[in-house]
Amino acid sequence: MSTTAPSDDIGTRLRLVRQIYGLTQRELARRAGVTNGAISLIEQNRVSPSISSLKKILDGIPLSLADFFTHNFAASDQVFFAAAELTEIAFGETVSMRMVGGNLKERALQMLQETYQPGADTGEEMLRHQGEECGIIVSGSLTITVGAQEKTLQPGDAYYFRSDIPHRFRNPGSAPCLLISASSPPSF
Amino acid sequence: MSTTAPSDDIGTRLRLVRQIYGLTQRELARRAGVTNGAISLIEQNRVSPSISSLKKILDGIPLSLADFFTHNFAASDQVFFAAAELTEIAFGETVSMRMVGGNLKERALQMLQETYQPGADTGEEMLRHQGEECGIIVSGSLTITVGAQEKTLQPGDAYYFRSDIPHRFRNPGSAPCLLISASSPPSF
DNA sequence: TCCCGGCGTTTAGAATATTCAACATTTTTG
DNA sequence: CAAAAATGTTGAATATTCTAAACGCCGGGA
Repeated sequence: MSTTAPSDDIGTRLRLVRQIYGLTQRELARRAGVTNGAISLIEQNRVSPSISSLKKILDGIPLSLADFFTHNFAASDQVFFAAAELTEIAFGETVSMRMVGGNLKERALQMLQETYQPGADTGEEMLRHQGEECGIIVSGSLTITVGAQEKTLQPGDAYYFRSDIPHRFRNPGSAPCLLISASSPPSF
Repeated sequence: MSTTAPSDDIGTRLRLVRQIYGLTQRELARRAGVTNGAISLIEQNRVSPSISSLKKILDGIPLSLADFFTHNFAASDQVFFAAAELTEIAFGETVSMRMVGGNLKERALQMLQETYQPGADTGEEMLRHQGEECGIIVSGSLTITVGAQEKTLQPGDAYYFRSDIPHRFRNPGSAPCLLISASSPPSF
């Protein structure tokens, strides 16, 4: 039991959340069934809202009280990443990955652009870790083994499995294979 | 972004937390700098407290707003396990284990063997630290106080609680007490 | 340019939360 | 058992929040 307490500055916090969701005070007030004035006062920290009011307001976003107090919204303010900003990771000569948002904290999700050179193989001893992962083949082809199942995927094909099922990726073709994958929680 | 929202019943929730921590309305009010009447009204859901009031009250426990809204306190209310309640686990013919709180989530513990001589007492000022701990009495007996709950455990009995709830161990008997305990994260 | 619409802010009054003090009940103690 | 202490609840007075309606500001068309 030790969730790091975010700022006690409820007003700034609410304003930030509201703006992240692209809402005006009036629009949020309308959805929440409160007045825009109330939201204004709260965001200026001129009043400390009642739980019932705050809940009504968050319902209009919508966002739970738990999420409101738990999440670090300031940390998720970078939405767009230029290709050059992706973090480059290499595994040997044949496998490389480019990670989205490698600098962000408290990620619940990880997205990778993966490249498998011809002959690349994550190995006989199958990978296993917590979470789930999925992906779509962009170009080339890739043979994926998940538990007892094995299939060679072509561009446009996709996969989705629980990461604790042993899995293995191989490129049997003569061209590089490019795929986009996502996993939760991040494995590194 | 989807922490499961605990009950919106703030009053019941506050009362439960307060009682888990072994505090009276008046004692909590004194620590928090509010009146006992206010806490009474909040716990009956006759008013919806302001964030500032709720924060002051939780500071008196202490507990962060994030933890208050995030954690499921009802789920961790089983503190004592009778010997017969321990989960029996067998590995083949030769290895078996008896697991404490096998139904609880997020366990990450390290075990210790502790000996309490007759009269031993961790003291009136109750211990509080991060993490969780559990243990099984091997021989002798031990009186354990956790928040508002107190029980004298006999060999085979066990305990499991969050370490930030004030706790105290005493050996009131005439024989040494031996127990196997585990804590997380390691405190030394 | 002037007007219009939307934005966040402000103010007075209605609604709600909190305090203070007393009450009824239970628990402790001699 | 009675007295005393402690607990949670309640009513009247006070303090705070919320609403409703206005304000000032800014940007985008006629």
